[in-house]
Amino acid sequence: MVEQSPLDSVFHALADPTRRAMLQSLAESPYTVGELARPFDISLAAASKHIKVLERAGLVCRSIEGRTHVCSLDAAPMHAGMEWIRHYERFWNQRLDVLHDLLAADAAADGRGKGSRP
Amino acid sequence: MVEQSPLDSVFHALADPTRRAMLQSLAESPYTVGELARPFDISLAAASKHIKVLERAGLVCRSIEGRTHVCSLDAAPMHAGMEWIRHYERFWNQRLDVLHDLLAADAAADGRGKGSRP
DNA sequence: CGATTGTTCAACCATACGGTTAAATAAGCG
DNA sequence: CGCTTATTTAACCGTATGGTTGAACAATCG
Repeated sequence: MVEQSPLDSVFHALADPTRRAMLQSLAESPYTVGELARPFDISLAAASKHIKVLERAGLVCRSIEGRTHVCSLDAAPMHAGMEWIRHYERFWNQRLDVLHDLLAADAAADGRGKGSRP
Repeated sequence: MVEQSPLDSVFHALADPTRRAMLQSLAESPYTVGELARPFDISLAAASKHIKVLERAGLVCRSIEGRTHVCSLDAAPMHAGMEWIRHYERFWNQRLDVLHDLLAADAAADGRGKGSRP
């Protein structure tokens, strides 16, 4: 990937369930690489790669303490992602409105119509 | 990708700038495949693939009208993505608070200290 | 020092991605 | 019917992804 926009790397990082779960762990507290890897049935090397993807997206930063690498969450880059999505909020609200209208019309029809209420 | 969670496909769809731009076009109005492809320097086949990724994520739905395929936005699946991210909102707010505190402390130091104000 | 622990690096593998071109399909037009 | 237009499919290419294993590198411990 050429990764022009930071959104590219953020959304790409979030597109993997293992990485999302790692972020969820980090929301609780910082963890070492080993601790982050433990819940998953993957090798340490694989976990290391996932963490590197999260780092590249700026979602995780690492502080090397002795021989352990402590990873901590930096949610800031998610903000841009949320802002991007937020521009589309009106569309699903609109859709909910339509649904609401449909339900209302349905209820009205039920009330007026054959009276299927118990 | 095995694509277990809908979040996987949504975030994956959003991770590509071409696809995000397509969604932005569709926010304006529905467009045919050809119209969606035109702004980009890619083949129609490539555009078709992008649109299929968006469809798989449920972000675009297609109505075949004669020989043209009209694509329209369905932003609903973004909602889940935004909700997921929203759980981390407190972290960047917290970070902003820290920044705010730092700025405040700095300003106080400036006021008390060497008086660098003009 | 040597052994152990935590992590990365390197090589490799299978599959997916994003792109191409060329051919196939589908629908409107003369 | 044939020609054109709109789109997909198929085959392919180079690179990236997610995974493995085994070796290498650091740092701590005895």
